[in-house]
Amino acid sequence: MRAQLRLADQTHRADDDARLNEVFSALADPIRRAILRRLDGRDLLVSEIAAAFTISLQAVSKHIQVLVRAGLVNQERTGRISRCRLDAGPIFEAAVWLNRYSKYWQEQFDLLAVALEDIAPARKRKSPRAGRPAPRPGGDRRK
Amino acid sequence: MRAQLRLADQTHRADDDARLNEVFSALADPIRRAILRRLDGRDLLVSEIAAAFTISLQAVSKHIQVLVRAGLVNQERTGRISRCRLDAGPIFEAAVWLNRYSKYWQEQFDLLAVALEDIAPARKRKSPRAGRPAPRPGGDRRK
DNA sequence: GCCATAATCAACTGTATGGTTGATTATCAA
DNA sequence: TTGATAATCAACCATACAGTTGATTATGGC
Repeated sequence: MRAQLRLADQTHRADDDARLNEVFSALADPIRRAILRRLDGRDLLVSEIAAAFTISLQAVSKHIQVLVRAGLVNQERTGRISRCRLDAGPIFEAAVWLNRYSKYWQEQFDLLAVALEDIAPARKRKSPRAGRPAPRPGGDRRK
Repeated sequence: MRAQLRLADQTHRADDDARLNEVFSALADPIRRAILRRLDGRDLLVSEIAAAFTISLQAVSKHIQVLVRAGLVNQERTGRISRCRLDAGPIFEAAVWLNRYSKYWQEQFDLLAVALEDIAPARKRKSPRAGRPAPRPGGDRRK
């Protein structure tokens, strides 16, 4: 949760920019958003995801690849099956961007962050989600 | 800030879906994000915005039209000039979506909201931003 | 080994998008 | 009235993208 403490950081890396392109354009498709929704809380196989849609399995596979490239989904292949897992880290980065560029929302968000700092200093640091590693806002960047 | 209190609302309208398509795909372009950044805090003419970029004014005008269609920018034309103003409402809707579908971040967000409710009940209600009406999470929807 | 299954790869199609240049509209100033 | 300016419209081009169908790879069960 360190990123929450750096909300006022206005540095602008070209790296982040490229990542934001991928994340926002990944989120711009309703099918991909539906895939993310289905992956929330449980991991699924490609075929399990595809069963929910009318388009071909190949098309769904391509959508998943887009989500993987954006860092929103991790795919772990064991044998012939490929298990898909949500990674909320880049989404948090996107949310930070949304809140950062707008002074109004930044004020609100900063205020909220300070409030959390004050009344719940213990909870904000450790093991926020059971059974799954906490999403790392800047981590797992490949290439 | 009422929308923050309804984060757990899982209703899914096709209307919102179309809006999210437009908002996220508008945000997926680095030039459009740069335009929004420049519009944060001050209104600008199309030509003033275009001066900051190397692409043609026509291209910038098209980018602005995309932002207008997504509801992120309001354009008020007086005479031959056209003043562009940021509207953060749809961005808040997008942020809500980002936080809603992920249980983890929803927990964090709800916790923050409760914290705000507890320690700053007065500040959260009035005049959050000087010189400009506060963005309305659901408001200003045209058509 | 044999075959069904899970998933990706490959090639192709139609459409959307981002950019260009050139023309057009409308307004302001002289 | 004439001309410069602000902005959009229009046509065009290249590329990217979402979808299809068909082939391929690799694994698991019998």
